[in-house]
Amino acid sequence: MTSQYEVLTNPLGSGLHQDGKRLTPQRLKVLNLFENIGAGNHLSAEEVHAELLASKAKVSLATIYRTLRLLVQMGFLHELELSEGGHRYELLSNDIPDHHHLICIRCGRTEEFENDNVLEAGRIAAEKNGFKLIESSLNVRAICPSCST
Amino acid sequence: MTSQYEVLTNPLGSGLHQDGKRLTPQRLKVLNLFENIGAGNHLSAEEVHAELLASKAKVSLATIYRTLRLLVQMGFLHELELSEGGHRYELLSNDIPDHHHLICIRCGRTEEFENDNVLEAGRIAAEKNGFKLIESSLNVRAICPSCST
DNA sequence: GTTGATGCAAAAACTTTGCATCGTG
DNA sequence: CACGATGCAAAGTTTTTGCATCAAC
Repeated sequence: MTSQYEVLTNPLGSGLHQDGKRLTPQRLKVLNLFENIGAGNHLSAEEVHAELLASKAKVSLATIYRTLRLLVQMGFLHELELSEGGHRYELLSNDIPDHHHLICIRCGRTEEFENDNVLEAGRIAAEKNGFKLIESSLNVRAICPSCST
Repeated sequence: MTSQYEVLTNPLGSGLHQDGKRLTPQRLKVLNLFENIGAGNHLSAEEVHAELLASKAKVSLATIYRTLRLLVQMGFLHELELSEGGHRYELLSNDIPDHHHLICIRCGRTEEFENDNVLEAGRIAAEKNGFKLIESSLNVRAICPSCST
């Protein structure tokens, strides 16, 4: 859709090499997993670990934690704030439009949606403050039909 | 000192009694703390515990965890997952306008802003899906001037 | 009086870290 | 061939739970 994520262009080449960071098989595997699993999927560290083991890629849990933190700080992944029990992550990429979450505060059910006005608001806020935009996401907390009885 | 009591009785009285939930001194104390500490403050469970102990209110950590979860599910508190190491909570109230965060993914610096279009987007998304809206917050991830070198 | 809530302590879940070794750049 | 990254296991945090007791309704 858009190409607003300058930071993400040429990800593996320029991104992972900044600050003397190294491109390792483990990091590639984690990133590939997120790419293959698609947008809309929210994985915990434990799940990333399980997925990699299932695909015969042996990466330690400790490395996964270290890698997830790194990828978040580099802008490749987004740490979500919608679940109970542990953090979850999702891929950010040029190919995936920014999307937003409608979250039920009772059962945790989530629906995704897109909205250009929201993205525009994020763009403006970043620009006003001299920040370089990476991504915007709106969290709408609400109560779903099944929980509102 | 009388006013703070009134503020608390109203929401808890109507909210807490649904589903046979009970209004206990412990729950009042937790909500009271959030009321007094103000809107922009983000407390962890551990900090809530410490604050209550400091004010001579003895509430166990286990109860604080149970209470925080309850208050989130009832829409009185908002659970933030932006910080490393544990969840943080902030008060939601009609007196406080929904606000949004511009967050530097490198250093964590944040700027707050408001935007009516964003709130409208949240309202529409909730309505479309049959959810009952509680609150919307936009997180804009970006890189701040000092970190973009 | 019922039944939900609390406190305590133990357990579980989640995340980080020290250190020897490995491998990218 | 230096220095960042990894794996492992141990330690550190954070959160949940079982159970007896207590108290709100």
